[in-house]
Amino acid sequence: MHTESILKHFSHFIPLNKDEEQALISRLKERKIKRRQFILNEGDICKYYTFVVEGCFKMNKVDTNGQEHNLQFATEDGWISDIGSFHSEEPSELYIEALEQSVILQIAKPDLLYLYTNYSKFDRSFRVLIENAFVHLQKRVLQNISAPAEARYLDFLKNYPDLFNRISNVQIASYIGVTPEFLSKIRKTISTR
Amino acid sequence: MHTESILKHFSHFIPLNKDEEQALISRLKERKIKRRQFILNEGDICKYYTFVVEGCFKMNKVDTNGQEHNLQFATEDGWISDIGSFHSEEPSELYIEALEQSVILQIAKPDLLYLYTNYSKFDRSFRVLIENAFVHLQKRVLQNISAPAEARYLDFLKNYPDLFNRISNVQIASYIGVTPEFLSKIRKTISTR
DNA sequence: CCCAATTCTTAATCTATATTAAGAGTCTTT
DNA sequence: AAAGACTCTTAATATAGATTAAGAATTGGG
Repeated sequence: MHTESILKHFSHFIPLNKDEEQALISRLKERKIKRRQFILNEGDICKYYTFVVEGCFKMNKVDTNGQEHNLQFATEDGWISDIGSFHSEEPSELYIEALEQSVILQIAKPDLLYLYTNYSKFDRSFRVLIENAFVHLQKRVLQNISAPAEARYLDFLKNYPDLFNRISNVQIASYIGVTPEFLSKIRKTISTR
Repeated sequence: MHTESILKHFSHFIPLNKDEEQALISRLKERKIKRRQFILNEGDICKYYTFVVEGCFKMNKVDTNGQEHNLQFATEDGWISDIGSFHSEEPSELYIEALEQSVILQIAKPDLLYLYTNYSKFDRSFRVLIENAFVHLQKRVLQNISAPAEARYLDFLKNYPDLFNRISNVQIASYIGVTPEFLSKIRKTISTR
């Protein structure tokens, strides 16, 4: 199992001792996911926190017109899951789909609760994890309500320099909230300047 | 000190025992805040998590054109703080301002860290707290990138039925990301339908 | 209770972004 | 290598939302 990256990941927050490492590892399930395979479908209950060892995912919503809206990407060392559905155990409105062939580590809810209850360090690690994600998301909301599309695109390039030549512009457009056609226009304006 | 509401608030997540309650209460500072008074200014480091006992606050950013963009409101039993600045101890880009005369309870970072270290239940309570806030924020991002202004306004009314006749439309417009003039137009369209 | 400040609305004009459509370029799969 | 499916671009037209300006309504501080 590919556990090296996730252990390193946790040690960046609060180092785990051998006991805690073992408790974590023994509850992870490794899966190989093909490009275009879904690990969460609308209507499903999100049963796992997913850590990406290798590859790339998007989480999105499909609206009533069939249009996709990308909420989040995740690549190596990133987490992806519908936290709302995971905790409420209600059906998700979101999809999570692999954009590349990928390897993931998943932890199921009962296992995570076991870790929370028996090793309080995980309460802390996941608190810090979510705090960081929250701060990131808050910046995005601020941009969405205050900055025009070009600024949002430039910000995307700055925040995800590794992603922009790895995923299609269609995916980026859907993330920053514009049509692919308009993103194309933005890109032209930027390049001829 | 007005501690009843905050103790009730925590008991909704995970009940605290008397020892934990005492540890929390002894670290809270109560303040009375006047309408239009700021409890966080741009450039300041956010030193407190703030719990609202009574009253109403907004957290916003002022852009380079002097325009305000509301990121969050908080009323009774709500929390408000710039979590990013609080944790990084870097200057905030945000303001937090009272929209009404208010009473708040504040906990400073060293005190919160003390609680985290000595009573692991707080790690958990704040994890759950932030998880909820994260889920809420994620829904808002989704709306921002996918729904037009009218839908965002209707959603605001649904999510904050207590706020809509308590704060001005200028504040609401700034929250959903439109000008007050356009919000006025939206309101007319809705009412004549 | 009054004055000043703020808030809400309306309307005209302007701008950012969406929609539609079409064609060229680029991967995948066979 | 060909076929088909995506992807990116361009351009014309349409629409959502911004800006400016002005007047009416409401609110809050003294």
